[in-house]
Amino acid sequence: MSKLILVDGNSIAYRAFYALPLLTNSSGVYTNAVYGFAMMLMKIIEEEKPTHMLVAFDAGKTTFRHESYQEYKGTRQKTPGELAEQLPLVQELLHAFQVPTYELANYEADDIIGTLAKECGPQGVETLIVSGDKDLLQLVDEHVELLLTRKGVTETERYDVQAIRDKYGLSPLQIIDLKGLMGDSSDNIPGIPGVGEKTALKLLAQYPSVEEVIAHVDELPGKKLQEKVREHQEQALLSKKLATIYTKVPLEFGLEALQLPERDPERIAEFFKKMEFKTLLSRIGKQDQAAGKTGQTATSDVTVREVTSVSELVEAQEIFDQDTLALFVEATEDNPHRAEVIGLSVSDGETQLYLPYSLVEESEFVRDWLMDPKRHKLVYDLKKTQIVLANKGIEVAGLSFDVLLAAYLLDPSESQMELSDIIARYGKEPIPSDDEVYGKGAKRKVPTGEALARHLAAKSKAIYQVAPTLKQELTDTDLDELMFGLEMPLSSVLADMERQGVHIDKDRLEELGVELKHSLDRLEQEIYELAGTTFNINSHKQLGEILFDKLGLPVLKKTKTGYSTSADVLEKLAPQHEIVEKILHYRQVGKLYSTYIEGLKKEIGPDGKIHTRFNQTVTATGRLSSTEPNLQNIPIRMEEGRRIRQVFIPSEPGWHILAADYSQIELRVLAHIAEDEQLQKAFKEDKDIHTQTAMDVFGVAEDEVTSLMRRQAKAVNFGIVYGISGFGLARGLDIAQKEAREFIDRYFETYPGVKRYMDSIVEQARRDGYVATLSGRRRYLPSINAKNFGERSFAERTAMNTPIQGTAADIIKLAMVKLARAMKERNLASRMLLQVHDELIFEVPEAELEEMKDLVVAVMEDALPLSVPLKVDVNVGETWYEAK
DNA sequence: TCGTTCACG
DNA sequence: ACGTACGTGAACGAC
Repeated sequence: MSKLILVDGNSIAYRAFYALPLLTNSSGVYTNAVYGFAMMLMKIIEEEKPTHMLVAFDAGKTTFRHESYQEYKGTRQKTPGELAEQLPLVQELLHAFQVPTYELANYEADDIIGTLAKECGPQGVETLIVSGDKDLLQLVDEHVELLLTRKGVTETERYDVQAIRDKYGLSPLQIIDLKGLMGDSSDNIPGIPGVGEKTALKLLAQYPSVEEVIAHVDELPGKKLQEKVREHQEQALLSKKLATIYTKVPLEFGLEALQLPERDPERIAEFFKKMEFKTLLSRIGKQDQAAGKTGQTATSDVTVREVTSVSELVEAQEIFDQDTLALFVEATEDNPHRAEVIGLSVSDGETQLYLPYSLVEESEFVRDWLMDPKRHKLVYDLKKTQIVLANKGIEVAGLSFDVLLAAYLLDPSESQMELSDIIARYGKEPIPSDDEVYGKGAKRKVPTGEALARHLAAKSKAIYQVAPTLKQELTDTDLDELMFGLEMPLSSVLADMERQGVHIDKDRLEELGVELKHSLDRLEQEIYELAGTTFNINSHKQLGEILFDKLGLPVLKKTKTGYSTSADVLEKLAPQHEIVEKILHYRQVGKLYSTYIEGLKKEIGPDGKIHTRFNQTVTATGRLSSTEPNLQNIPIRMEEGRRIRQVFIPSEPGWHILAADYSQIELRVLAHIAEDEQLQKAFKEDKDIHTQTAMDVFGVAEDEVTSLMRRQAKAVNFGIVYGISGFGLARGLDIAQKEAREFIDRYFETYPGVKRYMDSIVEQARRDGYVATLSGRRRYLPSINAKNFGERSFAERTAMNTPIQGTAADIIKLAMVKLARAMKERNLASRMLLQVHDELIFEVPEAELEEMKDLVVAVMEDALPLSVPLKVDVNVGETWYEAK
């Protein structure tokens, strides 16, 4: 059967352009739109396997629509030059893929697509339209579906008739009426002023078309609305006409002309090479080889010498004479605390050696080389390398560059951090990914012999080749200090913390588990009784049916998949039925039991300790994250959960847990970078900041601040740090949006410096494409100029929040590095165990308690001097629970 | 594998 | 009128 794909070329090019940062290739040609277009094209062809295809473009400036409405698309900004110059390249791309393209004077791409869709559908051709423009929803019917780009280029949403009905409650053709009523600012279609999507949908639910709405104008709710409709009815009808896609374009070709020939990889490769699209190039190669049944990225040009005996090693050992080698240590699993070392490879860029670990054990020479600080090693994942070797008694030294950390600093938003991805991103010769070689999930199996040696050799060679590029990039973007002065030393500190681990009181954990289990069983029975039936309380679906269908409670909020049963909804429903409170409590206890009791139990090692992993290359802001288990979200807010902290105890008898936390670090950072005198004053005088904000915002004296006022001021302070919005604050405080906006206005009047900062940081993000922390850590914000409101607003809030959250992260990281050094210098036995974003946890022998308290406070407070003081509180106890 | 919920800062 | 609070990870059910 035939399958036709129709692509709205301009729309996809626009999407690609705004979704990706302004890339250029080495000759200075902008390529981001072409790149995005290519990604989308490859994905569509791969996933949909069309037999026929056409990419339609808009031709020229005017269309037949301008005859009836001259201002059509009048507000649209001119295509930016950086995009315009890429459009011919997009054409070239399509030629390389041998995909037909078409444009016709006087018509838009929509019209061409519409005509073909309506013509081919009835012939039994399955048709899929690809666009970023919701207007095309009107073309959907039983033969035609629409793939709408959502975020980026490759994230899409698929619409058929039912999906449109589910989302809008409209038939595809009513999309035109929707636009007639609400207009479309991007096309300068007026609609009826004051009518937006919400009102329009409400109207269409009752009167199915613009004409019907006009005919029943007297029955519409609200005098104002009636007036508006009467006054602008002509305009609404015109808008509808403009929004209607013309499906009778005189085309001189039929379906046959759109047949997709078998693709020509060489032609495509040639184009990608010219554009310098290394990743895509390797993907083409991969697919072709897959067809040729090897299924793997080629590594044929890597030469590797597999060394299996000491005598062979002696022959090969001269490579170790060099100052700098790349080193890759392979382990049996991701988690270094449970992993065994398999073997290692080294590379000088030309020669690669592979040594199985058994040989490393035998060879004192290699162990000495590993521990020699003067022998520089370039690695991927310094922390893991250090941990797996340390577990073998090898204190590796001379790790002088980490490719993983470098790639993270250069773009912390990038989620693909595997070595093969980094290599591809920086245009080096591709290597296979671990998944390709080892297999995925349950099928993962590390090969032996030749295949393993080759893969590891490819990795160390890749490290050797990409390291200089990354180093240069770090220097060029002023990130080198952050790399060598902060993240690399921190990696070692984290390695020690992880290896040290936290001791767990198993008996107490067991005890708490039994207690919670009883509580859970009791609640379960009570809920079944109140519901009159048994069901799975953990299933949102079943719970929703009980609450809203069976018990008839009002539906306050819905999710994509059904009723929302989240805590904030349930709290509102609690007064209406006693079951609700039980469910809330059941959820709370259930969470404690499964995540914290059972979850932690699973992670206790043979040494009675938990060794979390602090991930240094995950967050976009520079914070750490913690996994297996996550020890950064152990309960504290509710007493019932807080008791979990009783199981975290010192690993030596007579020692203590010491916890030190920064007080209000983010607001202090804000006071500093915003240079707001009023806010700085509050901190210099060490005021309770939420009370102070309440006094300033409400204009009352300290003793007049009510607890409500303080609570609201606190929420405003939170909101400010998150990148304030009226809606967000309204939700946080459960008040009207208007009221929330007034709070914000008053806040900005009180702290004008903060207002100036918020404006200027967004402005700066628009100009530079990124924001930075106080130490220069960057985060790129490509959607800051997006057309889509939601996407753009998100980027704006991120621009406001990231320098604050990120600077706080810089500060505590710096404190950790300095503290680790100071503790070593003073020969202290105390150990740093955990970091939880604004606090550090230690275990400390009795004799060191006083010294440690002073030292920790001093180093943390002075880690990075600001224009306001940093304040650190310390607490000591026999468990983490008591150190509060 | 995705969506929802909820634990933390 | 638009549609969100910032940053994470784990468990669970549904598909």
